[in-house]
Amino acid sequence: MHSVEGVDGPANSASSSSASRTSAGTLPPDLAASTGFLLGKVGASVTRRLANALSLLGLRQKHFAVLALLEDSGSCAQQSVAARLNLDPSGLVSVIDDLRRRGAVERERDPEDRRRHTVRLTEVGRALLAECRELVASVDAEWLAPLSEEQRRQLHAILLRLAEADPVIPSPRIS
Amino acid sequence: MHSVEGVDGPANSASSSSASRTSAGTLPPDLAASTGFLLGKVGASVTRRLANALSLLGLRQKHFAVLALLEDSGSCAQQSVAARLNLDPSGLVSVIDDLRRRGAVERERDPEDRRRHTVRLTEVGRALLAECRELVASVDAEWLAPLSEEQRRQLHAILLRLAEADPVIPSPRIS
DNA sequence: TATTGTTATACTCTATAACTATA
DNA sequence: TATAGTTATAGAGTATAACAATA
Repeated sequence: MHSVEGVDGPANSASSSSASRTSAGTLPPDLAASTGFLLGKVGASVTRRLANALSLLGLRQKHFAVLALLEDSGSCAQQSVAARLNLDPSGLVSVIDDLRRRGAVERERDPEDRRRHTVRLTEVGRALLAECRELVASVDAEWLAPLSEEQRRQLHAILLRLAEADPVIPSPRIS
Repeated sequence: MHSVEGVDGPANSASSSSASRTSAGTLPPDLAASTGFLLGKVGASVTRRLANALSLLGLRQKHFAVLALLEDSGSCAQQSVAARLNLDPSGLVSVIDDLRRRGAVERERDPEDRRRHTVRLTEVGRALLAECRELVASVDAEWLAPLSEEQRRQLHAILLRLAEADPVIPSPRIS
């Protein structure tokens, strides 16, 4: 018994009568029983899809996040961008460099405190953000397809709740 | 505005009326609007918690997964373990080595095909798995706390559905 | 020649910390 | 001395490919 994989024979579009052997169906009970384990797996998969889609624009999630933040809150010192997105200031540098190279953001020194670099979204950046938004929405639509309308609403509400309660643990290892 | 973190003050159990500013509350609308983005973030956070908990046993998720699989399906050739868990055979080696060093699994050559190494769970491994299970359950209970009983059921059902539909995209880059 | 398991290599991502320029 | 930003370095994690033993 070597090949359980129909590989590319997806003839049966059937959902899941009994033991349909889509790869995930083989998860041992202990793993399928843990909501956290499942969430981690599905989350990683979705993140991969998102990354893949954004790569079409030559961007990664961080770029999207920065663009979205800047549109939301206008000009920002780099430090506060990092703080609000819970990511390392050092890691932010290359992201902003990338965006600047594409003309998506502009950077100027803050006259009041010349140590600060204020970052601002340009029109190009706004347009780029719009592209991202569209792309992300289409990715969401794709992987959410197996769910009912109601389930999608439930999931979104649940995730908002969880994100809200989470200290977000950006990178510093926990306890 | 440095501290937006109410940290553990989840006083308002309200769903999402306006702009409650727990760290995640600062997420720009575009990000909070994407279920995928949220799922990725929350998934990463949970994965971190899980990893942190399992590290108390000196294990990682992969170890847990292998133990769970072996209990579920008995002896297995390494290759089929890798296949069923959708992970790289080469990456599996060190995991099984670790488990073997702790006496959690035993490995013998398959007499019928001496290329195969059959892996089997020991009593020690069964006990270790039980510890993992308990640990994982407690982590789940912790981060699921903000949700109602019904929401937890909803989330689990939704994740199972999504995992089922996902080709699981283990590592090979998509498309 | 194909397959199982293993080892070794390279690549990505991220975290730490060292450095500069301002204050 | 402390802070904003930057650069450089090291580490974990993972994927690829080369390898040995067996079929």
